[in-house]
Amino acid sequence: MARKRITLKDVAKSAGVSLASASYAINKTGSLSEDTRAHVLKVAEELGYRQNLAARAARTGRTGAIGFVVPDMTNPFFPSLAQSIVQRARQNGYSVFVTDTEGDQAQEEEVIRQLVDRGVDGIVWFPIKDENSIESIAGDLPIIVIDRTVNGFECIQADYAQGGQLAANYLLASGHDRIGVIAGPMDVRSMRERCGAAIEAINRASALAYSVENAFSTELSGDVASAIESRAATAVFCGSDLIAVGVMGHARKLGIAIPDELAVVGFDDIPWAEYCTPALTTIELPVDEMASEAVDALLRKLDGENESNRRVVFGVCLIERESAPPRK
Amino acid sequence: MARKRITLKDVAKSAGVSLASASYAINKTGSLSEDTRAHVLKVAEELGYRQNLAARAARTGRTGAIGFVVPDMTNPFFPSLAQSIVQRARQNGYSVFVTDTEGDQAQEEEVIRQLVDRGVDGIVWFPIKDENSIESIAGDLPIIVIDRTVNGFECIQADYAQGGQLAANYLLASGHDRIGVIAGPMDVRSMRERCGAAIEAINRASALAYSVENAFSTELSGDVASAIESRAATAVFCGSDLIAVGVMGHARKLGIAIPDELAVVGFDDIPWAEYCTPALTTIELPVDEMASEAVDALLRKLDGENESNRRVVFGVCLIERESAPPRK
DNA sequence: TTGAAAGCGCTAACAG
DNA sequence: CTGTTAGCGCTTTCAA
Repeated sequence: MARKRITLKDVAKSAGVSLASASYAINKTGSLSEDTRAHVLKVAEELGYRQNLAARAARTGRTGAIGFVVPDMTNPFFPSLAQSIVQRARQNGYSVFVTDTEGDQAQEEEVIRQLVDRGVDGIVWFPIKDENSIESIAGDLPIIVIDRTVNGFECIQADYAQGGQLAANYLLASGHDRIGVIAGPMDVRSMRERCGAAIEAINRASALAYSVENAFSTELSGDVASAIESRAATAVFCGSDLIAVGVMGHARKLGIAIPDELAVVGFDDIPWAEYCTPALTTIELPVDEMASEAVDALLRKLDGENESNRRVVFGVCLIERESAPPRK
Repeated sequence: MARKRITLKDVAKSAGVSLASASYAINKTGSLSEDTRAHVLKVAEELGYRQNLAARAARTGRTGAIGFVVPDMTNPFFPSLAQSIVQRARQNGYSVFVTDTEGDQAQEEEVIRQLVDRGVDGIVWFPIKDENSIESIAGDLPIIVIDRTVNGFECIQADYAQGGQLAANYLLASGHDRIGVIAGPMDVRSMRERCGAAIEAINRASALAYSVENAFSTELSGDVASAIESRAATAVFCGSDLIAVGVMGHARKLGIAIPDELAVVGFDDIPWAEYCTPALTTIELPVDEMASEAVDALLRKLDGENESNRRVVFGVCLIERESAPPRK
């Protein structure tokens, strides 16, 4: 039957006021007598009036929508991040376009361009890399970066170095004197920070057994597999929980007992870290807070607060579980 | 510096044609000489023109955006679903508003209403329950339902009954003669189907040890915990992988060996099913295909194909892993 | 094949 | 306090 959608004009006519007054009433702008406002609101309600946000956007230049750009939704880091961002945005009347770039920088550019076309008011962005050249395509659109460090933008991060240090010191304190490090991709800064700090602490105690690199994956590279097989370490710090899971799996296959023969500490505290066997000792990031701060910072920018591009760093903490018990 | 955004008018002026011709050129509509079209396109390119989708939406009534509504993003089922939907939509020039309703039907209504206000062209919806009363608020907006069964809408589902049956028969064939069922919330139809089919098959062999219910969670209710402690079954079928993970954890705590003393089969094949210890034998759903079909069906509706509201059911299969090996 | 012009539904000066 | 009116940037008749 496609009952034609009620427009503001219908409301105005039906309420016997001008279009402007109707608009004022709906938006609580302008100055209107309480009576008129109430009356218009009542009529609107009765008619089942709903704003046409697209039309408003055309007029005001603001869509009330923001974009959220991530490299990969199946990254277990993502869902809680997305949830917090979407909720926080909604509380403030914003809707969120979520996009996945499949870890491809070309797609990333394309996606951001599309978001710009769509007229989003701003973007929360989890970039693939720290190096980027999107200032050009984003123009002066407010953008907040999460996790990575991109020049020229406000960056919301966790204290990765602190995390690496925490993990290393914990292992050291547990009596380990041959500790390996299995990093994630070292071309991302947050990974360099977490592993750099860990390695430094371990070196200071001259307990570094080896240091190898792996993708953000449970799939292990040959290097990493050999390192584990070498049994050169009694404990490893992994740059991400995904890697830690892969390591535990491989160790089991080799008959290396965790944590007795090999203690494992991860990074991120992804949701299933606690359901691994043994449950994964890891570094927890305050994901919710980071997400909320990202949205808040973005909204502040939208409101014209011209604060300089800060770098906000959240503290992290170590969650003790079974894969690396406190005392060896 | 806020370089003012280039409008179509700018392009038209700069190209020395009318606004209409510029529009025709950009949209490949109307009839325009190849020369003119090419020229306009070139000028647009040079000027860095980008369409203002919001303005176009105001005029055409179509925003090129769709909504994706889910009860809970942290449901491990979600990310791959979302990924496929977002990608598929993007391939077709659509952007996706993703929203989480926190498992609350009031919020669900609210969210859909908001999406309608935003003028989305359609919605892909993973409802909280099968019973709903949103026809009223959605009007005649095209909506495709995923997983649940809501009257009046096209529903994309997996063959849950087949899955339950597959699991039960597998366990039976493996020689189990006391099989328990730990269902998820039975007020959702897809759960009734999977567990109903399983129970029926098990009963046919008169091997049902018990049948209890749990939330969609790794957290186990008292009932369920007791059932496991009773050791009345040598195998269980769980209505969801999340529950299966909880069961395996609890069994371990009780010193019940999996799979030797208790074989476990889950449902959904969530990403970490294969990283559990032991790796979880489970029923796999073709999530990507379901997502793609949902988007395709939605786009078809947008293009006015008035096919009746079908119920599309995808086949499922059993993935053999370690928690329930083939031979007992 | 092209251009002039009328809006989409809404907001925001500006008058009264 | 309220109404008139001029657009936002774009699409789309309708004439030329």
